[in-house]
Amino acid sequence: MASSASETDTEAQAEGTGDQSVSTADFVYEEILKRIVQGVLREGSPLRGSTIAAELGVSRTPVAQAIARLVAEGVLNQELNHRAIVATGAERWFISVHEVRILLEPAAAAASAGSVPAEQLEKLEELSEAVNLDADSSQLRDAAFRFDHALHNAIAECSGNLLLKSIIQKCMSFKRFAYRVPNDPLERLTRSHHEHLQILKALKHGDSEFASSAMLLHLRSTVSELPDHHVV
Amino acid sequence: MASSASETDTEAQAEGTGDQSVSTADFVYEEILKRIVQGVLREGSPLRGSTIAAELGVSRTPVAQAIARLVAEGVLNQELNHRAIVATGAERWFISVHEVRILLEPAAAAASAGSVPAEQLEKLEELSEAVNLDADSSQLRDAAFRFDHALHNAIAECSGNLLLKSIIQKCMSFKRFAYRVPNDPLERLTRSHHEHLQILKALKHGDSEFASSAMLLHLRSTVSELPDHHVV
DNA sequence: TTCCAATTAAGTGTATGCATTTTGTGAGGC
DNA sequence: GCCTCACAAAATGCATACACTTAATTGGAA
Repeated sequence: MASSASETDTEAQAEGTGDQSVSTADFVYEEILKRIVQGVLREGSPLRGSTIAAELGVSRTPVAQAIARLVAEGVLNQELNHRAIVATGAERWFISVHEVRILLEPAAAAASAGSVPAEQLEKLEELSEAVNLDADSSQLRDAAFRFDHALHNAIAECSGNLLLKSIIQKCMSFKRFAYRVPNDPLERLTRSHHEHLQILKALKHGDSEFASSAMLLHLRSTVSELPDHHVV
Repeated sequence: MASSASETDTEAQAEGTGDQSVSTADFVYEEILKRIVQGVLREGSPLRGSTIAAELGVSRTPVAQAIARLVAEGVLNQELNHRAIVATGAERWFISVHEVRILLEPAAAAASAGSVPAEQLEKLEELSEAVNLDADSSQLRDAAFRFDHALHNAIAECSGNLLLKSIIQKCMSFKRFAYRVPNDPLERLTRSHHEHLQILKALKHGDSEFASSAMLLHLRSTVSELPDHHVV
């Protein structure tokens, strides 16, 4: 069971997330997803909850919750045997996410145009101004990341569609994993920021069509951020 | 525990689902969702897991799993207090689902055109022929329902996008709830079946564009099945 | 009377234990 | 030699128990 030799790091629940407010189930959820997209767990691999619990040094209860969530999201398939296996194509998860975003977010932006409360718009502009292109790389990336998330999440929020909102926000939450790429060209950040500003402007002016196009352009030009460029 | 006085019906876990293979967590999941879309649980209502467990006569473990899944799907929001509340707009859940389907399924159909294995196509045609328009209403509806599910799920399956697949299949699973409307005009069933046949033909011929248009038409014309016609 | 604080009640999250199902293995028969 | 059946090992799901957090109520003081 837990007598395996090479999991000294995985037990470090506290340092892994950094955030102490997340539950153990959240930690397990992220850990499993990380292993899948990193290729440690290949597609078709059966997932034994007790083993994972032992490896991570937690009980089986939060592991079961995490697996249930991953099954609900489609990353894992649950056979009739009640055993969860990694779904085929799970390591291309990020690509799937981005393709779905291309299908959904333009419509969400169109629906949100003009519907974003003034207070939220103000906050978004504040965040956009915080993206100081002269700041040092670390601060810049941090500010851009925050603005990015706030903008897309606000669009999801104001789309008026509950499922749309939750899907988009979940897609955004996955970006946290993809943000491991250290070779983030400054130029791309600048361009992306410019596109975000265009979208924000369209939201403010209530121009649905422009919001939709700007969002589509933004998402299509961000495709190259992904490891594989296999987008429809 | 289940000593409360007024829940003689809710304890009937076996009869509620009819299917004995589903887990307790699945049962609780459906029960909560049913209460939300039926308006028993209104938006903003806090969801006390222990109360639900007592009402349903099950332990808190499967309830926690069901709540985790509903939170992941966006039907429930989890506050920082770790208390789950019904998300705003949850009673319009079916409308949200249909709107998202309109955004996703045409693209999925286009991606699936020509990619559906011959074996699966055969099975779909078998199911389509089982929809005998001369049969009695009950059998007809049953066959149409099966063909409907099989077709849409096959498209989801063959889209090559894992997230797309899981979202569409989840949307289809929600149709089970909506199938309570008894006043299902036969004419609509016939039209819907015709549209399905068109889609199937496009899939077989590998005509992406036609598949996409046919799917869009199908979904738009099915809008009126919904209780409220508030589709974008 | 009103406000603040402390104690009490309720609820959530996680760990553990038990019953059931499933899988893997080995012996026996064809 | 191969297949089948049976038994054992393991894993899953659910229930209960415990620790901790959060909300509520009651008490006292201003």
